[in-house]
Amino acid sequence: MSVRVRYAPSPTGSPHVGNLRTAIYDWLFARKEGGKFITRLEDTDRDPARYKPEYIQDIENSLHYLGITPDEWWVSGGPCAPYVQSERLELYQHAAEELIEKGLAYRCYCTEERLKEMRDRQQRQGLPTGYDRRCRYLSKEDHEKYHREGLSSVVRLAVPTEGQTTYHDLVYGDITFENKLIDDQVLLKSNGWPTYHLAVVVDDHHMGITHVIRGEDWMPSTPKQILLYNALGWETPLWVHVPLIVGNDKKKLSKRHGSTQFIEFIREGYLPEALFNFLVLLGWSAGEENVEILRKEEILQRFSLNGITNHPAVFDYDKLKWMNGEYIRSASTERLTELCIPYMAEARLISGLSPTQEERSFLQSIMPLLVERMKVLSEVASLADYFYKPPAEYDEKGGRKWLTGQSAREIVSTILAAITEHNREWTVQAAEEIVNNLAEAMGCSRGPIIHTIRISVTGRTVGPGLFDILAVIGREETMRRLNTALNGIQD
RNA sequence: GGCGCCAUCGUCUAGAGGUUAGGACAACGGGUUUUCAACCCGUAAGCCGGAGUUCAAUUCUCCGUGGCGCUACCA
Repeated sequence: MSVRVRYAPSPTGSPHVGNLRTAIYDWLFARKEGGKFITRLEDTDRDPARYKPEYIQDIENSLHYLGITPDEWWVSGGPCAPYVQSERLELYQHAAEELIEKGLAYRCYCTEERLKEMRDRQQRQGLPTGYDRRCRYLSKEDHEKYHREGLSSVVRLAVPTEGQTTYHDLVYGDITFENKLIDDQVLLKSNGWPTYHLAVVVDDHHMGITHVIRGEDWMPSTPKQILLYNALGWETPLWVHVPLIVGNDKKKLSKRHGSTQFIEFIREGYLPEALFNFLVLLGWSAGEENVEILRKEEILQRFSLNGITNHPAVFDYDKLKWMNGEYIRSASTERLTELCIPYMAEARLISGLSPTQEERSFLQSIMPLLVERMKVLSEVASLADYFYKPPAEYDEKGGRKWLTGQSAREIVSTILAAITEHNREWTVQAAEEIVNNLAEAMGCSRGPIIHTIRISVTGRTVGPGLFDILAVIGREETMRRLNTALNGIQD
């Protein structure tokens, strides 16, 4: 049977890097096995506080960005359409009815208050919490009576009260749970919508899912779903739980650790190949080879479920940054230029998202000077601004050191004079020549001259090679900026 | 509380019943450079604890400890 795996996000949040990592595993496994990668929207939670339709766009964008377009999903359809749970409600309701008829599920009329009271009491007494199954043993007459009275009800699974449920996990091995400890799970909510457990089982079955790949936090609910498969008389898929991604405090990754939503990383300027590479490596390793920088194709070649680790992985923002820097440095200037346009436009350094040809080629020409110290694309504007406009202010320490006092005044005016005298072509070599001659004439090393010019022209103490900068900025503008610096020198 | 999972440098990980326990990020030191970055070289840093099995265990088993997850009409 050919492999079918699914990524099943819920539009109750913008997709998390952890979710996307399992989506990547899904995609890799499907590609590796010549199977299908399916994506299904699990939108059965309609609480307006959580459900936000705009997250659907985030899901689509994230998948596209990573280049792992599903073979079947709500965007392009497929043989098992619809791929949105809210459009499949009858399926779940039928399944629930069928279970009630077979006596494997039952209507429960217990109120929210009673359930809460019960839980509180259990907690106080140090007992395991769970539904006490009162409605499971209601007489037929009572059921009919409540039904006539129009009491609102949910449908619960009648979980076996003895025995064990064991399953084989492809990552974790054999896992066993005592049935008597498993709650009579709600299958259908009182509004007629399914809970996750029912919907996921029904859909995975009807969509022919062969491997359920999901986060380790789902392990405790696996036996509940297996019991459901059994009750429905369906064959279970293979289970593949993958370790959690955690923050530096080892707790489930969340906002307080830093960015967690995939689209935040897109916005910050992480390249798709860096994100793909980094995420795959959080919980998977190529084994003995143990290499770090791997392109999608190289990963695909090596990928296997066997390489998935079974312990949580701390999300290391530093390492991601390093990796992104690696990919930035290996990207072509043309591509980088295109990718940086949005950030340049946002900083108003260029006219907009569709810059003129001149703007584009200028950006491209300075890109090589920027790329060495760029870790994320969003840094580009702050790295490049002095190529576009004079410094608004000088670095405080640098200004104090190089642009203060009588000697600074002398140095700047000497430099200015030398540049004024220069009347040949203005190039990187010419700039260097001027500085060399100046150093000789002044009987000092190039250092102080270079530092003084750098701070005057860029406002910074760090950056690309000075002569490259001067060549780009041009003779006139260099002189203008030196003049401004000269006039601003305090004693 | 109950149930489940997990445990190699700070972090991601490789590893085998006998290894100088390997690599990468980060850190630190040095080189290069006009600065920063990049690059090169180097340093430091680890098998949670206790029993058992074995000639030998960090590796296998058990117990402990610790961490995490789940325990909803959320997924």
